[in-house]
Amino acid sequence: MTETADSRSRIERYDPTTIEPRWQDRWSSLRLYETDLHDTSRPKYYLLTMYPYPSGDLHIGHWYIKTPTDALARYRRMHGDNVFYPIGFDAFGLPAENAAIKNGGHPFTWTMANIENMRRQLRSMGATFAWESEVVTADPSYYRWNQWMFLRFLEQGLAYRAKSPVDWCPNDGTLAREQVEGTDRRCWRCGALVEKRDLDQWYLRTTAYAEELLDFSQIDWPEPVRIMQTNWIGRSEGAELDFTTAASDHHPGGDILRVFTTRPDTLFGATFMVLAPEHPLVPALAAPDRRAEVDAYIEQARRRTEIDRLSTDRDKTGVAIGADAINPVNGERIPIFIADYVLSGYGTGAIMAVPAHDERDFAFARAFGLQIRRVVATPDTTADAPMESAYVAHAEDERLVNSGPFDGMPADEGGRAIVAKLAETGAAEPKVTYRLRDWLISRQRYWGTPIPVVYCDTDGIVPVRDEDLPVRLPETVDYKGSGSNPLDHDEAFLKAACPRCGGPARRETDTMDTFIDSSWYWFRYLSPDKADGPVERTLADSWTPVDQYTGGAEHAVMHLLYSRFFTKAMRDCGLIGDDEPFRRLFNQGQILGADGERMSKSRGNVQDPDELVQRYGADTVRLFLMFMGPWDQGGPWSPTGIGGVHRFLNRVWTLSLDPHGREAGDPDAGRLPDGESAEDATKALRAAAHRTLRDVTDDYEAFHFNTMIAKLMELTNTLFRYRGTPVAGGAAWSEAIHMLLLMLAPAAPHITEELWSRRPAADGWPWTSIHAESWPAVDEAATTQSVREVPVQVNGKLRDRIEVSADADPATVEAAALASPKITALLAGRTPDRVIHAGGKLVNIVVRDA
RNA sequence: GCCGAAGUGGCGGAAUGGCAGACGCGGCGGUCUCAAACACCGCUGAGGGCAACCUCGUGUGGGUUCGAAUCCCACCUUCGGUACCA
Repeated sequence: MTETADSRSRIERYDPTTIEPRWQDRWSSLRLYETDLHDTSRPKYYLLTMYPYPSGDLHIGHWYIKTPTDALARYRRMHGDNVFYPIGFDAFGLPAENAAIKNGGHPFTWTMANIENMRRQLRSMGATFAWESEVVTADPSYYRWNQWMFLRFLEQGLAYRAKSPVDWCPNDGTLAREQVEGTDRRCWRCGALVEKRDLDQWYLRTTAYAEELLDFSQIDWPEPVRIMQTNWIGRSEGAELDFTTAASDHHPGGDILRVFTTRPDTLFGATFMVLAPEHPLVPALAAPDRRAEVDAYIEQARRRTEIDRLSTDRDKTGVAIGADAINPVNGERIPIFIADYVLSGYGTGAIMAVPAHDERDFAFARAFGLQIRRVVATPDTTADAPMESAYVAHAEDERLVNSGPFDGMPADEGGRAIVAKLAETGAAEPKVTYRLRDWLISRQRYWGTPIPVVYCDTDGIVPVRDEDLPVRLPETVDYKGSGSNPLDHDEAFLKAACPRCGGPARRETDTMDTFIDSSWYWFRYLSPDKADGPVERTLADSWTPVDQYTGGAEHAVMHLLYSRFFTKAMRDCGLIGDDEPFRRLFNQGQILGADGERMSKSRGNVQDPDELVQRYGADTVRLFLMFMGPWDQGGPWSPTGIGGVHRFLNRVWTLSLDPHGREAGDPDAGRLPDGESAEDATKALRAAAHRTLRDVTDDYEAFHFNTMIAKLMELTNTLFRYRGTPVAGGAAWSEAIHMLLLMLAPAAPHITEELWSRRPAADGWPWTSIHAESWPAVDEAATTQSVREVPVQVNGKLRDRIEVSADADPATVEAAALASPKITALLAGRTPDRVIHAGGKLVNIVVRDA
């Protein structure tokens, strides 16, 4: 037998299927990852990953989300932090009900089976979750506190009841947006035409915090998320102005019509008024001969989605209602329209239309042949110049025109003057409005937290007493084959005694939006079993805000804004002291199916992680998911390339266990590269290891896991060049291998633990887990080099590279660059006009064209 | 529609004002082997040239700069959100 064949058979094969379960058991029996929340000797680090929804579509996407976060938890522990890394399940929601309606059974059964499967998978990943802190939101011990906090919000005036329209199917009741299909808006289940129905529903007063929610000064969040939330809240400064209705044959007039405008300076340009079709004054104002057309338009508008209504692409529609309004500033009579581009929920549900200075009003005026009157002009336009489009820009030198006594004023000043003038008679006031709406939390569904109030004939709406919480969901559910709320016909649930008078009362059957559950769950992780309140205040004070939150960008606005709102509302109820929930946020991307669509069973594009784990082991799958690309990017799933990552782990295995083996196919095996001395080689090994450590540390901190792994691969390639040479197995070699294992440990915890445990006994150390080791320190001296290469450009094009000593000053570098034969030839005797030294990294020689 | 993001070799991607294509996949060539697989070593953006080397090249069109994948303007395409999916 040859030596190479011998060396190959000398070590055992890397077999993740035996290594991984063994270490998972060992870690769990050592209770390595339970967090002592009362330990204050180390800095705390609360690491939170968005808890999963236990859908039936278990797929690789769940691993993609959790794996890097687990690596981060391990990385922080190696820095000495007391890491709290909990997990739970967002267990209420629509898919469980859909499954129950379709297949029979109870949403609880379906959900719990999915949770059990998910727990198993998350364990097989080798993730270090603090399982004893687990929270399942569908458990009465959790949702009880949703109810309790709802009652506190009610006391604080933060919860209230109001009417609002829902999409309604006659067979299936209320529908979610994605349950309404097609442009003719039909029910996804039964195909019936969807109508709007006004229901009394519960709201939380998010708008009370609009101003505070615009302040991001206490948190370090990605800019796109801050921008999206800011735009979502949509603060506008302007004024409310009172128009009045004009007398006409069918109407005495004199009603106040309040509008909101951001441009009071353009009031003289208001040539018509537009009300939302839902505006309460419309029925009274509509002229008898217009009534049929108005009613038809209202009906049509109610069937449109908001996205559709706000589309600026669509041709403007509307109807004149046959009544006029009086402009408060000049007494002018202008016609009133209804149009669906005005929404009842924003501002006052009525606008003054100024076609000359608003694009939507301009389009509407064009479509209906209405007057367009310029009231703002720049020096190069005249007051009467015809307009081809609305003028909305703001210029320094613009002045009001056609505006009576306000002519000639700068627009801003004129606007303030107009508001001040009207304010004298109470017809105007400066006003800030927000696009943000209060949070509608009522859901006409079974599988959610019951809203804890009852309706009593004598006492009206009465909150359930704290001591009667939780209001439990009934254990049996009868969907009667439809999507309508089963609680509505569950007599045992409905029947209640009024907490105030003891008389007969009917229970509220609406349940809460599941976003309530996810708006405070990280507080509950700290004391999941606490029976006398939602949050253990002392633990919350020491552990929250969360240090790092990770989750998908699809939650950039709603979940994250609701969580910020809830934190502030809980603070104002005296439950906690935080102003913000999450100090740092990272949005990872989303793994799609190979077809580029979201993974789901129904699309048949689901990649099951179990298959991959069986074939390659969890470490390979973890590493591959981190190596695929930047974590904030995501993209379509493709297993192409997973073999390369597996090969990398095999190479780490070989290097660790068999440093003296030689590469069978390498003609240079066993020889130092390029006639390097042993001393050179030692230096090169140390330089490679410590530079890698410096870069890898930066990459972990910045969540650049793909390049982190690439750098570990490079180090592995370097080490392979020295395998079998005289330096292999020496001190520098061993140091490099130790560093490689430590750097890789957070990402590939099993193989590194195994190799760590097999270090030669000569090291003389008792076994300790690699995951309890400290992160290594960079030896700066080892990373320095004596020469550096400087690229030389001529007019920005790379023409040569020169080698200079590492400490060469710019003058020396420049002289060397100009002395290079290639450069001299290119310059052909011309003198450089400029020579640019880019921070010592590069030299650019600029010569004018000959 | 509106708000946010992305677009680079055959593929995933690296480089965020300074050497385009790190690292990996795939492909090609080689070594090892009785052979295959595995493993290992090397080459691999396009075009031209015997070669040294030259030209082109980061969605499209313009601009700023000594220098642009990177910054600015306009557009195209794809993805996320759009308030009852979570």
